[in-house]
Amino acid sequence: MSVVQLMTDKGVKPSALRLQIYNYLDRHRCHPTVDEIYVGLSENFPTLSKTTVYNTVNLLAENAIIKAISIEGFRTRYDANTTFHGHFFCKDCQTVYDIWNLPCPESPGKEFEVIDTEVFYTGKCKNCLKNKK
Amino acid sequence: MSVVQLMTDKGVKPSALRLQIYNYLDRHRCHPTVDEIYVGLSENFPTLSKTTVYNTVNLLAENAIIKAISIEGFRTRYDANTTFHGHFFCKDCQTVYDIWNLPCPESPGKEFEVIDTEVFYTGKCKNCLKNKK
DNA sequence: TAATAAAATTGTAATCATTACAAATTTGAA
DNA sequence: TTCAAATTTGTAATGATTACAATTTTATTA
Repeated sequence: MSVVQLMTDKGVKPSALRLQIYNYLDRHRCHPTVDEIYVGLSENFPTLSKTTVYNTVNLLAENAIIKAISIEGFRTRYDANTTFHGHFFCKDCQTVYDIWNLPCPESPGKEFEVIDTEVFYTGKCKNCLKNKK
Repeated sequence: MSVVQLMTDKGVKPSALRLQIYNYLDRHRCHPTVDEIYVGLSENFPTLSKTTVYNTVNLLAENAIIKAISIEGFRTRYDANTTFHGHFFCKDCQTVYDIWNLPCPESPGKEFEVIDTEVFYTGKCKNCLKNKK
């Protein structure tokens, strides 16, 4: 399904700017921060405001069009891929890796209505372990 | 093993204040924030500084004596229970529930050296769903 | 098409968790 | 006791995020 259709179904008007921000995330699967989105799009959209980026990613995340990833604690990253997968955060290079082929954790029980499930790993990636030797 | 022993083994000197902060977390299993720890202990320790609470929880978390839980994104909560378990965050009442009897997710693969694994659920708890009707 | 209302975007100022850093205090060894 | 190292503290700075009001754009109606 197209993003335009997806947004329309959720009652989110697919404005040019919203599509630009979504497409940025779709093209950059490295889980960009708000600042990275802002800097990346500012080249072509000089009038872009960082507040708009915040507004937009919040709106898209609330409507499950993108996913917010708060694996770092102090800032939020965003992911256009909403299919379940885990994330690994390397403490050295700050990279967030996708972890695929991971079964989604079982339900926490009928006491809870789950909106989102996340599996986060933190540690060190092979590259950083190698470079330290 | 006692906390004193645990700290000593990790090279963290078990000062009175550090034990107080650890014990606060041990007595309050609701995943307190730095501010909650600070306010809770200030009654008995008027000279306590919030910076010390930050320093201490960082030190204890780095040494795996406690666990940092950044399920909310904008602030960190702390947990004296380091045995693996999941967490559920209710968007309405802001409560963080422990989810037990959950198998620890499998390893992300040999490309990664894992220091910590977390399973986070967000959604709404039964209480909040009931109250809204 | 012009007028108008609603929605989207923007910029600035405020908020709040956290850290930086230097001063003060406490602890431990000689 | 004396001195050095570690701990604790207070204040100021940082940085992500939000509040909010103003501006611009879009859609609707006359």
